[in-house]
Amino acid sequence: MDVIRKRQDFLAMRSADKAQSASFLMLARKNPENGASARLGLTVTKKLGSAVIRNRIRRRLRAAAREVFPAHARSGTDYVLIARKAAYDRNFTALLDDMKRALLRLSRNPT
RNA sequence: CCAGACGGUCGGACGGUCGCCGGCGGCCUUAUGGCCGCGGGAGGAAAGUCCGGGCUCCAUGGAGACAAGGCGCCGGGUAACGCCCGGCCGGGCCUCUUAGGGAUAAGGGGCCUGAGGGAAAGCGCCACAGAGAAUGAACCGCCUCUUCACGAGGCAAGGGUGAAAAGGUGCGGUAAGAGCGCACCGCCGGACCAGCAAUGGGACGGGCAUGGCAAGCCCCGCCUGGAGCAAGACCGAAUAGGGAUGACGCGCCGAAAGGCAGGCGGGUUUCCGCGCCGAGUCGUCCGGGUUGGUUGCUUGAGCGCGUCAGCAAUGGCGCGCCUAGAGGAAUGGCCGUCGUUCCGCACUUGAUGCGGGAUACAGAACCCGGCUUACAGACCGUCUGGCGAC
Repeated sequence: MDVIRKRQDFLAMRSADKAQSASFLMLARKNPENGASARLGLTVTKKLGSAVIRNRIRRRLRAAAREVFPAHARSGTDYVLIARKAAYDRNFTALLDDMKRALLRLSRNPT
């Protein structure tokens, strides 16, 4: 899975579609420069806790995306997850369900 | 055995499954890259960014003065330090010995602790209370004189205030008192002795107006250029600026080269020295910072063991080892088993079973040496107290 690294790509997500869930806010935007695969970016703010907590949230969201994205994400699309506090200790299967539902909702009404 | 203080060490283990980031080897590929195999992948504080360095770039070279900031008993250790070790002195607690009926005093030991140079250079401050908070003060007092006194004079023992009141106790002395005199204790100076030194001892001398605060200014001694890996180097799209060159032109001298006046360059400044500019306009050519990529980037004041020197911090020597290098940021996600510990209930009161809880603080960002702060639990050592056994 490719990763969004450049600041410009993150700033471009301001015009993206949004989907809320208990553990995160998902943004999705079709990127013409992007190739066949879907790309993932994570935003974990300092508001959520110390470095240890933020790292764990990042890893859980990345692990969940690795399971869900191949089947449900649309190719040629940039996704950004803005983490919420619940992502730290939410049951993992529930986290997977959150992500599936958000992806389905975003693919139903494309930009 | 239990509790406390201080110091030190450690700070979960194993398996399954799915992944991530470097390294090495092999194969494929024009190349970016892909696949396979082997091996590595967070901490004692990685944290706070408070000191000290390495490294890198920038700055005008040398000498001096000033400013600003920091440090401050002595000796040693160290690349260096505001750190560490040892010692000295002061303070606190405990304990022992001697003297004593006791209060207590003198001496010794242990543990903890101190921004610990200078207050008879100067300035300043010392709240409240109190008469008075410092170039010897007088409220209540005490004493003398006067017929008496609210008057004049003497005194600083007693009372009172305060964090602190001008050496303490006793005897003598006196109108009352006072180092006024004496004894002991304390204080100041101190030949000389011991020690590398801080400092300790101290013959002898002095009645002894040397209150405290320097984390208020200050004085003395020592130290210090600035910025930081987003440093810096290399490769490199577009647009401003830069360099070379030609023409015209230029404060003074000169045909020109150049020189001079003048300007700029240091935290401030003096002297000497140095560098740059010393007009600009137009044309032509060259080159090129920022996004991005590569590098810096991990072999280092390195770690482990042994040995020698040293009270120790630490150092010397020998052997062995290579131990994370990310970059919107890898070092993990999920599941299970066990350990450690606490609580409850059973009974075969234990090296038992069952159930439940807890398992911390915290995530490398150029690299080292320290300090500080956070921390579930476990272990070791020293000291102190309590209980028990001999």
